[in-house]
Amino acid sequence: MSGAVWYLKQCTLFERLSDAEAARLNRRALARTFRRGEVVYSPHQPGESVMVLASGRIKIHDLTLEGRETILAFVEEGELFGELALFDGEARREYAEAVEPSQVLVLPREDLTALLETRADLALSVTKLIGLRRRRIETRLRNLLFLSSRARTVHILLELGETHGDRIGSRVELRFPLSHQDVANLIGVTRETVTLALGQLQAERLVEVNRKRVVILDLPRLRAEAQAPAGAAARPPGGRPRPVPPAAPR
Amino acid sequence: MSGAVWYLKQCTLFERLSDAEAARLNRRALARTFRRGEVVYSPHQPGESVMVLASGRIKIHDLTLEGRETILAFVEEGELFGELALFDGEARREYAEAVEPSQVLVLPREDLTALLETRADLALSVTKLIGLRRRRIETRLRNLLFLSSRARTVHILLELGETHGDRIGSRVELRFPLSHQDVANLIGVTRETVTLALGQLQAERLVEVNRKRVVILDLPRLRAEAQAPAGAAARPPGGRPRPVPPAAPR
DNA sequence: GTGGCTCCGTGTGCTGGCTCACAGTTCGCG
DNA sequence: CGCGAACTGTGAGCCAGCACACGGAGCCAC
Repeated sequence: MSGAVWYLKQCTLFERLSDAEAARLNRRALARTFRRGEVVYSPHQPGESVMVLASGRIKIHDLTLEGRETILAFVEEGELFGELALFDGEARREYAEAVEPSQVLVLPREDLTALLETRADLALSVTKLIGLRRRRIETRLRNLLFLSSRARTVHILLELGETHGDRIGSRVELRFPLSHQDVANLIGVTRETVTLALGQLQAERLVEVNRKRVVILDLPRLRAEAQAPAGAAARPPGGRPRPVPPAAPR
Repeated sequence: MSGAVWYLKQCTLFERLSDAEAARLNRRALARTFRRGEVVYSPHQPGESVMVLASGRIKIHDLTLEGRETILAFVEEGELFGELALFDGEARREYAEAVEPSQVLVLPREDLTALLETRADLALSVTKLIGLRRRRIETRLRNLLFLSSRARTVHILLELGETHGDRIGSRVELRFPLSHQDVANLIGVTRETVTLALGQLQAERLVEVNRKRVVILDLPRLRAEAQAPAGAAARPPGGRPRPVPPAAPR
């Protein structure tokens, strides 16, 4: 109980709740634990609740019948997820899966909407959150349409660095392990292609990847690389200055 | 004045405003008109306002330096747009361009947030709107990652049919003209590829495209086509039953 | 009506990234 | 402490969709 109240307030969204409000919401909440690999929710389930991750890590993703996967996002402790259920009971469209042992606080949709009706400031914060995530998706879409696999790799590393990295000087270390396959599923290319791209980037001393441990070595230079229309250094004089194209399935 | 109030209430979001609220908001609003091709807002401008389209049609899109375009959405009369400015003053990331002569009501961000603070029900509606559009983008992302150019063409036609089409029996007519290039920019392929795909679909009597006039002839069949893992009819026995891959840039 | 413009159709290469197929390496775990 | 599973690296061949390059057809404006 009091433990769950604690979790609620961990989430920056709810830290401004009064004790009474928190307790009230909490009374209706359900705490669940998941083991690595377990599914928190999946498509076609009605979205009857919104979740807060108390501990662990969650992957929001999507699967085709053929087994191809797209990762939409990773969720870290204290973050809200499954929030699109808020405004309608519509079915989920994606999976949420625990990639580490996780504790999740399940908030029934009605109770949360009721709360938001009375606390317009919170409603605005939630809107802000949904909007931020929408921006991120829009950026991913753009990148997918416009950039080569290499450039997309660079961009996703920068994004992950910002949202899930710890910065130390010009270095950024990702807080959790990330396989080549994960990167591939984030940017929509095959694992082999990622291996290649990361290999290059490593050779250029922009990043360091060691068995799922990813470190951006030189953030400014990597950022510059992301801006560059094609690529500056180490380009054979006769090289093509063209942009480049996207990826494909299975 | 009273004209603008009228526009405000045209927008379903605001139809529930009291006359006093509408008038108050309206006093702070600015009505602007744009000619075909004029830019309503563009990237790097601070997002200091949210807009309502009173009349005309707007294209929300994005351009690279090299001139490649992605269309994110079309806006029709009565719809809200530029709404991501709501929660922070962050710069815009995309263009809004009038594709027909248009009248736009410009609502300063502060006034709208102030209103939403007092009307929690409206705040929830706005959240809902942003969330719906986010879902749409997520679907586009999925399609881009998983589907062939043909399948993506089918999907975009279905989406446009739902959001901007008039249904008559099993037919759906798009309310505005749409060139092959437009479709290409919506799904991230070249114009030639779209010509090909639409040609096929036309040969199969699923759609009819006549000089920017797009009509879905048989909605149920087109839907079935969208579901189909590969494609049912008219497939050479030796044909490959595989999925298929995406597109590429300029 | 004739010049110009935007749109549509088609054909001919070319290539980035995919598929398939292994080999080596590290890690968790019984 | 050894074995299987998951992860990383590399290579050969293939193909969907791109780039480029026209030809013709509706459309407006003068």
